[in-house]
Amino acid sequence: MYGNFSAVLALYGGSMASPQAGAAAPVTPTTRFAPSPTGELHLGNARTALFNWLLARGRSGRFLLRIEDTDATRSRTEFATRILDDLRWLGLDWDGDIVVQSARGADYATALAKLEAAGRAYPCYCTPLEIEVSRRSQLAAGRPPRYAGTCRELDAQQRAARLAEGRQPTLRFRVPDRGRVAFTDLVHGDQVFECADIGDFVLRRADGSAAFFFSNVLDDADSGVTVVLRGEDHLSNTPRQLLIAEALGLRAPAYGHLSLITGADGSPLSKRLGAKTLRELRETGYLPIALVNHLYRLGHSGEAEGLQDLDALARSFDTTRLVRSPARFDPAQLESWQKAAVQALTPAAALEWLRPALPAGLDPAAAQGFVDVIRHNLMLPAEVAAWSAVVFGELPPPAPAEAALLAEAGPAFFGAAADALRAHGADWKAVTAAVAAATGRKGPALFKPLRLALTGQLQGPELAPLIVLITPARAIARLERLSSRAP
RNA sequence: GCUCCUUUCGUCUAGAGGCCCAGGACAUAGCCCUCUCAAGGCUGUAACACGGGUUCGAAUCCCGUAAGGAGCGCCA
Repeated sequence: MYGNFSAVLALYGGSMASPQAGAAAPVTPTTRFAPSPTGELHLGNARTALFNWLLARGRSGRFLLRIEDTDATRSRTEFATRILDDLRWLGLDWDGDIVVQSARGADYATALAKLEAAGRAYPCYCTPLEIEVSRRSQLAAGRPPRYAGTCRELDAQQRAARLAEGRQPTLRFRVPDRGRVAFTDLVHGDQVFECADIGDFVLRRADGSAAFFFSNVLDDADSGVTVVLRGEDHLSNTPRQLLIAEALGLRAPAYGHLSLITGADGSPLSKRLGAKTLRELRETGYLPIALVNHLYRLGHSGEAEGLQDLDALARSFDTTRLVRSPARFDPAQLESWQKAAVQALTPAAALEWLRPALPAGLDPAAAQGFVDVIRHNLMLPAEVAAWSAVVFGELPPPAPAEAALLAEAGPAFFGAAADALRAHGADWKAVTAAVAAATGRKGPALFKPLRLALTGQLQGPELAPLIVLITPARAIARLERLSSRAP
């Protein structure tokens, strides 16, 4: 069931765990999200976080957060802050204290020393340059670029000599020469890797800091993490982590490797292909619930129909419904969820959502009224500006096609409309009845020119509530301009 | 180069040998509703990468090929 259990079996020549594909995750799982603060959250990261959260929350488990900042040169606290903000914005909360790897040096040192004492790891004095040269020549010779084992069997004297040369050693894990590592991936089923295919890898860098493979495993074990859903790029490195866990006598979590999210052309998400960060999506006005619903269905086949809240998604989330193949990000799909999310907003929430895009100085009642009328025709706050102009500002001059339509209706029509508005005010039903009676027009022939004259557009929200917002006086002014009585 | 992962409508996916001449959602086309748009309802177009097997029968199992992706880092 747990990765290192079957790994141990395989290492010592035992039979593999029975090949039950799609092993179930523990009943009450402890999951985690462990970003490195070297950039902002994007769709892929966010989905990983979401899935781990969903799995934990759906089964009364725990969801932990860990900041993997072992790369001191690339990590920045401001990124960590933003990641936290993004998670909160999505609605993902975490249990307990956030573990920060840069504060765990002492624990790492202890475990590392244990591995070295047990002969499971050894100091390596090769320089980055030497490693690189070795890699290149192996690649050129058509061989896998693996650590050559130069420092594997050094005796004390040889080590002292290299130290004397001023070389700062790394600590490498001694991968067994033979045997294999087997585990059952939550998504991809049974996996088997030959130890011979795995080169000795670095556990501790020359500067003394712990490397990813190591700190990641140790932290998961120390935090009691039982299930890890992570990107598929980690799949073929999982054996290394299982080996470390086994050497340390730790229980490794069950791993599930999520297929990658790719761009529309199937290539990995890149900046060019619209790999928007969560912050960008948030700032353009995407609603978190829209994002969450879209992400839920990228790489997971949902029972859930329609827009669901996080709790409902958590109840239906199931690791056995995780999809193996990569998913392409389709903006149209996100937009569809965004529209649904906008429709589902309460009036107060809609006001809150649109507030940054509203004209300054509106009193609360006017703002709410405006939002109530236009919100069903919007997908993003940026679209508010056009309606602000219609309701509070000046109409742009009509385009040729629109001008033609206005000319077709004729000055007399707009004169009659202005009269009707003067007589009936904002009672739109009475106004249109009067215009119909005066001009003989009805249906589209009546409404199209009116809508165009009043809003400058051929489509939009219902005119009845719109006319209240525009106010009869301003509406009359717009009509007068088109009537024969215009000055 | 070696190892690993993946391949069903344009997109997300259902499908674990007969229930599938392949279902749903988004997108798209048309119709209804409607002054318009949005929303809603109805209908349509559209897919099992390719080639071999196994089987009475394969989208589903096996082998191969092709294509895409990942890993082999003192990056995570």
